[in-house]
This record gives sequence, structure tokens and C-alpha cells, in this order.
Amino acid sequence: MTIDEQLEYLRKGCAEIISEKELRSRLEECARKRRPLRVKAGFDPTAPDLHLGHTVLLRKMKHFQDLGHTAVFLIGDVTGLIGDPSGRNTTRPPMTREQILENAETYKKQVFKILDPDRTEIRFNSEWLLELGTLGMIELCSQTTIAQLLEREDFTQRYRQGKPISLHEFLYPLTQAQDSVALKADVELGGTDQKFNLLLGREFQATHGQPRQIVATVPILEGLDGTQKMSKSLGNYIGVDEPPEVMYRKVMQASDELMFRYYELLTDLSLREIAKLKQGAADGSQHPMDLKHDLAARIVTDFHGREGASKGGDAFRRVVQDKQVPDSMPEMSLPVEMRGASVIRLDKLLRAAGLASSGAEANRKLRENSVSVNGAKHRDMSYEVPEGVSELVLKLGKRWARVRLPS
RNA sequence: GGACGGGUGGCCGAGCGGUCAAAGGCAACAGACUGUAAAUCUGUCGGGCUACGCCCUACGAAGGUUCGAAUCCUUCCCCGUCCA
Repeated sequence: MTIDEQLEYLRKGCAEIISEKELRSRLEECARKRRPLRVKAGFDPTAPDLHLGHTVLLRKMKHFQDLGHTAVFLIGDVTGLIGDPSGRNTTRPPMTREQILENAETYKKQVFKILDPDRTEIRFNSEWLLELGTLGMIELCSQTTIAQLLEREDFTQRYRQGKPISLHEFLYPLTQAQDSVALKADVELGGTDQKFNLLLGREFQATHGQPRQIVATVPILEGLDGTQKMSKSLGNYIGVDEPPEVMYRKVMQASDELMFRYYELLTDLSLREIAKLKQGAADGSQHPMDLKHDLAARIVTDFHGREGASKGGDAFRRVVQDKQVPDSMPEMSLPVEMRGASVIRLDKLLRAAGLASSGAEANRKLRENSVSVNGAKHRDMSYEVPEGVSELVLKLGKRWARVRLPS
């Protein structure tokens, strides 16, 4: 590939590259010296469950790997070792070495669904940050100013609104910048919300006499609600480890608008191809639902292969569109304390089956006429089991459970 | 160290002695509608109890005043602003 083609390839799906000119000359330089670029991205050790939001970044890293460069997957374990107090409502207990390594293993398993293991270096920032010591830490702090840190938008905002900012949050960009120095990163990738931290890395590298890393930001992926960023705690995520049926269904739940966003950030289709699809949906020549099926199939294929995609698609058509009973659902036996009675308390059973978080909730749902038993809506909390029935198939909203009755 | 303001349900935010399981909004869940969605409309939204009623736990924490406290008092913890 020519340098121009490489640039083109790397640019797709990036929000911003600082700067393209530097990236070009760095690519040229590396081609000359036959040295791969070191492309860094940092991850939090406390949340080892990756979702599609993370994969936007990972896909970009993969693109660098495709061109022969090295991905440096940095696990920010120092925060984990301290017991990060951010969030404030609950102080998280410090994680042990073992837990962190365990999380790292989980990461690997998930990350290598996208990244090429042979071109990936996994590192922990405790390697160098713990060695800094107090003097090193103070020295680190002397490299920037409060005014500069306050330039970061979320800090400014919080400061203006009188919301607390703990000191360690100020330290975080510093350590991240120091990571770039320690790793001699050529490129650092991050979400657009990371821009400030990434840029600080450039400055720190410069004061250490290193060439400044190129910063590439990727857009933050919106979650299934279409507005907030995808995150596990908001519940609007699609996890990379989720079973194909679930993944497929979740993609189908995205709004039409969001669908094109996902096309852009989660598939390898070119912008031109995506524009064509959009046009098709607008003029009616393409049904949006078909496009969404196609998207779901593409995404599921990335993580579960073609087989997973067709499995997910079949399940979706059967269960959601045709309202059939899914062929797999959580199963359980009738709880011991409920056996022997001729009448079953549905509210208690729904809770036991995990379809409702409490008896009160189950009861509400019953009254809302949201519960069906063996295909028929039922709104009374007591249920008389008909003759010859050996199992109860419960449905509450999208969720199902099968309860085997003692014979 | 001092002065002042504040801590309410997942979040925001009213309430400032009873009628408060706590207005309103957001989020969430469910139902209708649909293309699966989105939008819209409707219902629900602490927990327990065979229950349209009773009980328990909740308004930073612990005590107290009162027939009665999210609301008043005391102490403590936490956050913010300003002054040192």
C-alpha cells in the first residue's frame, strides 16, 4: 500500500488525528527504517467486560496491525491497586495482583477476537508508575499546571458547577501521559473524551526528548438508547461475550438512525457504501428492517462467525417476529417449598425464576397483564395447574423461563 | 482555623412538624401501536404479606424533643463557596 492508501485506511472511523502530517512522516520514517509503530491504548483493569463501544477503538488498533504495526494494550492497573475512589459513593477495595491478572486474562480472551495476538504487547502501568516514588510523583506534577488541567472541559464544567474534583483525578492525566513516555508510544488511540489526556502525553514526551506521539481519537459509540454513550452501567450495551441470539436481538433493537452509526463504526463498509444504504432506506428501495438484519448479521459474525449470525437471525425471526417460544431459555425445577400444592403462587415463582426482582414487582407485572403462562396471559397471582401439564413456560416481557413440575 | 450554603429514591430535584413510600422530570420496566425499533399513548416504578388493606425499612450517621420528624435540637461524617 502506498502511504496515501495507508493514511486513508487509518483515517476511516477516526474522529480526529493530530496530526495527519505527523502521522504521514512517521509512517514514512518507519517504512524506511523497517520499524513498526507502537500504537498504544489504555484500558481500565476494573471492568474486564468489553462491549461494542470498546471495539470501535480496538478495530482501529487492528487497522494499524493490518499495516504491520504493534498494538500496545496497556492495562492501567495502578488505579486498581490503589482502590480507585472515583465515583465516591462506594470506595472500591484495592484489587489484588491476582485479580488484576485474572482480569487481564479476561481481557485477552475478548480482545483477541479483534486484535492479532502476534502483534500485540500487553503491559501494565504498575511496571513503571510504582517505581516513581514520592519524589518521582512530585517531579511528574511539576510538569504541568493547574490552569492547564482545568482547561479540560469536564473539569472546567464541574468546577464551575461547584461539583467536587478530587486531586487524584488531576493526577490521572499525568500518569497516562507518563505511560506514553515509558512506552515510547508513536501513536495513542482513545475516545474523543480522552483528547486532553492524549495531548498531555505529547507534551510529556517532548520534555523527555522523545518525538511526540500522534494522537488519534475515535468517536464515542452511542448505546442502544441512541443518546448516551454505550456503557455497562447504563445497561445500553452489547457485550462482546454475549451469546449470538442476544447480540443479534440487541442490534435489532437499535433505532434506524443509530443503525447507520453502527454501520459506520462497527463494520468495515466504506463511507460511500453506507451512504448508498442510507439513500436506499430513504427512497424506499431498501427496507430499513432488512438493513438492520444485515447489520446484525455482520456484527454477530465478527464475534461468533457465520454460524452464530444465522443462529441469531433465526432465533430473532422466530421469537420476536413470529412470537414463537424460543428453543432455549433458563430452566429450573419448581422450588421445593411450592411443591405439593394444587395452586401455584405465580408472584413467588416469577421471582424465583429471576423474571422479577421482587415479589412486589412480580405482582405488579401480573396486574399489568404482562405475564403469560404456557402461552396464555394470566393476571391472577394464583395459578391452578391444569391436568397433565408437566412444565410451565413463563414469559414476562422479553424474558422467558421454563419451570419443570414434579411428576 | 473562621463565615456561609448543602447532603432526599438509579439520577436530577421539590418538600421544611402530621394528609410523605415522599411532587415533578429523566432513566427503567411492562402494555397498546409497529417493521424489531423509533415516535406516540397508557400503566408501573422500596420490600414483605393469598393483599386495592396491613406491616416493615427508607430522606448522610447516631442520639434527642414531640402523641407524631425527611422536616425541630445535639454531636459526628461528607461536599461546595468565600476568608485565612
